[in-house]
Amino acid sequence: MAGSVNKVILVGNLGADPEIRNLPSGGKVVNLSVATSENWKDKNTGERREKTEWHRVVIFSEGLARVAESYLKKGSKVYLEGQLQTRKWQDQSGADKYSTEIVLQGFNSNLTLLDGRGDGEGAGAGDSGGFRGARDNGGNSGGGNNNSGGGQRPRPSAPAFEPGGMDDDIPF
Amino acid sequence: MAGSVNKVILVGNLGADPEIRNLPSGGKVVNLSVATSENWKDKNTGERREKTEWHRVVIFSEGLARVAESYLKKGSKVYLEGQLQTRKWQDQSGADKYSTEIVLQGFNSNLTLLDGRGDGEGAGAGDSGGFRGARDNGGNSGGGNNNSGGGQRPRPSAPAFEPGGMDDDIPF
Amino acid sequence: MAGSVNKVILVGNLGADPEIRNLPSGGKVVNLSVATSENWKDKNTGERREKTEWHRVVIFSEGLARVAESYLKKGSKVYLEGQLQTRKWQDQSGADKYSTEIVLQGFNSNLTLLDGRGDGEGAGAGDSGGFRGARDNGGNSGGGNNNSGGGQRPRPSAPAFEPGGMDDDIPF
Amino acid sequence: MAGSVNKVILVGNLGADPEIRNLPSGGKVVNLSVATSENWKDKNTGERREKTEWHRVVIFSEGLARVAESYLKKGSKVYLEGQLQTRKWQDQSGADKYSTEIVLQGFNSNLTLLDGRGDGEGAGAGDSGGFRGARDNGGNSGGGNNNSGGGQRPRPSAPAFEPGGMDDDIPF
DNA sequence: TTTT
DNA sequence: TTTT
Repeated sequence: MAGSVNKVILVGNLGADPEIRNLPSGGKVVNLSVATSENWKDKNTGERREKTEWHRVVIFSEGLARVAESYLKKGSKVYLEGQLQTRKWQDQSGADKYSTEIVLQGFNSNLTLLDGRGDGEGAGAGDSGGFRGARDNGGNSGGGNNNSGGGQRPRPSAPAFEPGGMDDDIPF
Repeated sequence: MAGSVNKVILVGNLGADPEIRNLPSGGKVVNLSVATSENWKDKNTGERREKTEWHRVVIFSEGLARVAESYLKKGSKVYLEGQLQTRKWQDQSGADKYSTEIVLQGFNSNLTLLDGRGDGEGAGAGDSGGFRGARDNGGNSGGGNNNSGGGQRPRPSAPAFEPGGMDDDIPF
Repeated sequence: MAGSVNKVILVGNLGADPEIRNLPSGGKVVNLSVATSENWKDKNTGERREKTEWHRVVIFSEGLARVAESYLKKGSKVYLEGQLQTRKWQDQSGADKYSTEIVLQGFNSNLTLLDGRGDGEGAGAGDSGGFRGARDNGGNSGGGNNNSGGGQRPRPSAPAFEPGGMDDDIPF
Repeated sequence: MAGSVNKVILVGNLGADPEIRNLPSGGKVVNLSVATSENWKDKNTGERREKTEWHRVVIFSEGLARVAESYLKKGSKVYLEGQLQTRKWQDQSGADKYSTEIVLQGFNSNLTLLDGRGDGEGAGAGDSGGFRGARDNGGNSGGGNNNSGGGQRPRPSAPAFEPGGMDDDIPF
């Protein structure tokens, strides 16, 4: 289709440490559970209410995955940009399940830590020392080995994301 | 939580006419099915590939619901802003299901037709005459009486900025 | 024009305390100076470089102006959404000048404090107690009486979605 | 600074054909003039009003520049994402001038044509045949020759953008 | 002028 | 199910 846009922007906090999975291919996928909440005062009762929304975030971008692994932890506040993607899978009983995730992959993905500093002064020895935001440069940032020639934008063969890392018949 | 943001921005096409549901309360809820797609050339095979993502959009805002009902139809291209929300429900067998939707409701929601012209075909005569984008004003658009003086949007003295370089038959 | 969008999203720090101007009309306008910066390593020299961009933000929305006045100060980190606007003015010599600003006014504006907590230090006693983000409701937030029934934001039956995986002492 | 975001999202129409400038370095820079407009009904007078805002867009990204050159023309409707940047320059009299532009360069830039089709059925013979959106992959998309080793993110030495292409003491 |  |  000529001209479509699929963009999610979140500012929220991690509900847990990042989950890192190493792929057979050598790659790395990071899952985040991010909470956003809203506060409002009920117009009728006058009481203050809060509603929290949990978002499952999947980082395929190597560069951003490394950043997440190195600098994010439970409670971290992040700004992120990704795309909505709904994935179909089967639970143990073979029933179809759908899970909607925010995918950080390729262009127009972004992940920025909004907390203090990465993980403190001495963190991140070496060159990339100190996290100060990161952007994907096409799935291959960082000198990583993407093997097999690329497939720069969408992932070549939609690597399966096996649910089960959290309760297994909850969408994430 | 102090400071969170939950925003989705889509530009896509409706896969079907809007579904309108009238609530017992007299309100109205509109559901849209919006497609976004990506095209890329496989780096390995060189073949062109396309992937379409379908998004379920739910409009609670009265003003935007009316706009959707009046101006959108199967095939329409729209720009929209809303929030991600995952809803839990039970299927006939009582099994828990989760559904993630893009909710247009209250502040920071937006719905803009990108197709031809909204005011075409005689629609929307009179006051709201001609759809040219719509924004929610807090769940109260439509019947609400906000009448309290003051041009609402642009600031009173909003100085025109006219570079003058533009020919006058530009279609906007 | 049918269908246009003009949106700026910034996450940055205030370079100075907010400047408040009281209008003859009784209204209030707040100006912010917001810095965003980028860091990168020069590919040629290998040295680390930084570039800071300063943004002039003008808040016409009453509700957001009050928030800015109450909770923001030099150094505060904010998330904000507004619109680009270029204003023409004359300097003392009568020469034309143009100034581009990010205007927070009316719909689709947002201002959220990303620092510590808004409600700290005793600020914001009473009803609006505790800043936890704010959105414009159409130029009428604050003094307006919108009282017409209905919890405004989340839909009535907004089902809680609690994956349960989260420890309960998470700071959000 | 840890964690800042500088993002502009526009949907608007080109007021003129793209201006292409070839740089001594062999690169290419494209300038767009994009109009966004708002319509509203004055709360006091009841009359319908419209305000158009003109945006100067500068495309440094090679890939997006090529796209703009090939598919955009006066009247085209586009979706674009870029960054705000204010540039200082001197007019003929040596007076300081400032110009704020939306820069498409490097990561997190996007340019998507929302009009019908690229430039018609048979356009764009060969591989990239038919414009269907484009994203920057870091300043070097397209196999272009960026010479001199790169400088991937911000431009190494802020290539001067000589005003004058339009009236010369208007900021764009 | 901020922030790291 | 859209669109190109």
